[in-house]
Amino acid sequence: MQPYPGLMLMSDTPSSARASEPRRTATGAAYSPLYQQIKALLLQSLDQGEWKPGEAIPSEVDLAARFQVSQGTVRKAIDELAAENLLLRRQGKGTFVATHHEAKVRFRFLRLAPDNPEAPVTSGSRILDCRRVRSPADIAALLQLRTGDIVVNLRRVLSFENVPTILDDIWLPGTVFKGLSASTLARNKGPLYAFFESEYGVSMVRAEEKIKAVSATSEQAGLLQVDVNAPLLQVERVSFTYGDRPMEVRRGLYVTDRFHYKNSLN
Amino acid sequence: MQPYPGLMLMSDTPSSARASEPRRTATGAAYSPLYQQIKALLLQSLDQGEWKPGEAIPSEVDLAARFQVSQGTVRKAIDELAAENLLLRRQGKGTFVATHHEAKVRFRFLRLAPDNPEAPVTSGSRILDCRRVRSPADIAALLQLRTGDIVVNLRRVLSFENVPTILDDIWLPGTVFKGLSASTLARNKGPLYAFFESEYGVSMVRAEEKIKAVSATSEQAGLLQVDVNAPLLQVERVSFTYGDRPMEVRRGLYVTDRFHYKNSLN
DNA sequence: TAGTGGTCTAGACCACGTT
DNA sequence: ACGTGGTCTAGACCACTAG
Repeated sequence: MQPYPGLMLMSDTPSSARASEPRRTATGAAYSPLYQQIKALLLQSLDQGEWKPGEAIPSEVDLAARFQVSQGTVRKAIDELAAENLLLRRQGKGTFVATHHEAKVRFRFLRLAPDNPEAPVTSGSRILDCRRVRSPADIAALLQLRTGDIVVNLRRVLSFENVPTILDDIWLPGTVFKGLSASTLARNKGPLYAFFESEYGVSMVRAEEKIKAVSATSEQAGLLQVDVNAPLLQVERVSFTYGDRPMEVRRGLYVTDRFHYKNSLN
Repeated sequence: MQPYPGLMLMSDTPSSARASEPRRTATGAAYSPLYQQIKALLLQSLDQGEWKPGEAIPSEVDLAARFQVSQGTVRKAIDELAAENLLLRRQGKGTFVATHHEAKVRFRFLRLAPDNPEAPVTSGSRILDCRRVRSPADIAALLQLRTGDIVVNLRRVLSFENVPTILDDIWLPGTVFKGLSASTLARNKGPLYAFFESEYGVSMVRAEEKIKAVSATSEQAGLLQVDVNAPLLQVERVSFTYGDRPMEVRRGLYVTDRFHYKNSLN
């Protein structure tokens, strides 16, 4: 059996190689360890939808055979992807593509937690509007689009225990989220990211947030049922799919009266 | 050479073992994989100060010989400690105990970043007061002390570019931080956690934060030079040393006018 | 040149889940 | 009984750092 095309080992240094022309790996990157090359190939398969969220990927021995490397090398590649929460290992069952369709993963990206954790939290979403508009400059920059490109702007209020708590202003690239409208959203029950996964094949994999304290404007105060100038947590999030491609900008205003934003440092 | 006392392998199941009496490992925990047992032993050595912050720990082969396991098993234990930022690997040099004495680690626990990152940030600390007092109930609970136990209460203002930006209210267990006073603190230049490391042998290893938006009281407004009722980010942090022992409670109020709290989700 | 961590392999066996 | 991921070992070799 011939080796997997493009893979190369550190020790594979053909005598014809010149230092001025660094070798390239299967995915076009400059040299990296074999397990990193395997990781990049797995990432590519995930991005291309070869294995869909919730599905199992091939077993380690199968992948080792496919890439013509040892099981330990595949294992190390999968280990890293599992550490980044792109894959989920389950002993005895297999390795699965991470998905937002799971109660336990519901709060993977929502870091707001009740101050008194014993209360069972019921939640609801109310769509304020959903329009296709030309992108303002700041949003375009964050989504790596051009100013004026079509984006979907979605606004909603999330309530916990029937108390309005989060006011979201969401921006999505219009070319990716084609049919998205208030009516399609109305049919959705679960988390928005799960909806994006099944309806548009977009998997949110990582996000970065910038947090400030602000005062509620009168419009915001009305929607969140708080006093004008009440302190609110402003959370600006950029979410990324595979390959660090930005796919969502979200500006959230959180009422932190009975909730707090939870974070771990290490 | 005899095996390291207390270590046991999954396969070491003496025929006399009864299911009702689970075996114990070297550190007293119930059964766990060998590399986890090694990790616990390394943690114990770190906690006891066998290797101090900034120092190198023994090489992998030395540790493998010491514990009578393969290098790969030691490696996996060290890998986890490095992933948790307790150890730092440097190829060709060795593995080092993490320390807060380093410019690059200065912002490991401070997640406040300037909105315009190009500006070089100068910082300064002003101690408001440092007193030994009896612990209020909430602080005692977080520090796992009894209400009324002696704690050190330290208040300070941090400025960036000479603009007051953070008002900190810090609580420390009095039995650990014995000589701490405003005068000893005055001699300290660098980060507080580096000071705690060298002066009291306390290494902060992990922290949890709860964040809310609040309105400035008149006292807070005066100290931070903002308007009364200005929105502030309230950050309540509990920091832990080795073994998840809480060693500090810190209530910070951040002015997020030109700064933001930065976070990554994955 | 010697010592350190980093990569890669091959094989044995264990724990878990399903059939 | 079988297939999955998880642990553990032993050995070879590479890359980096230092004397």
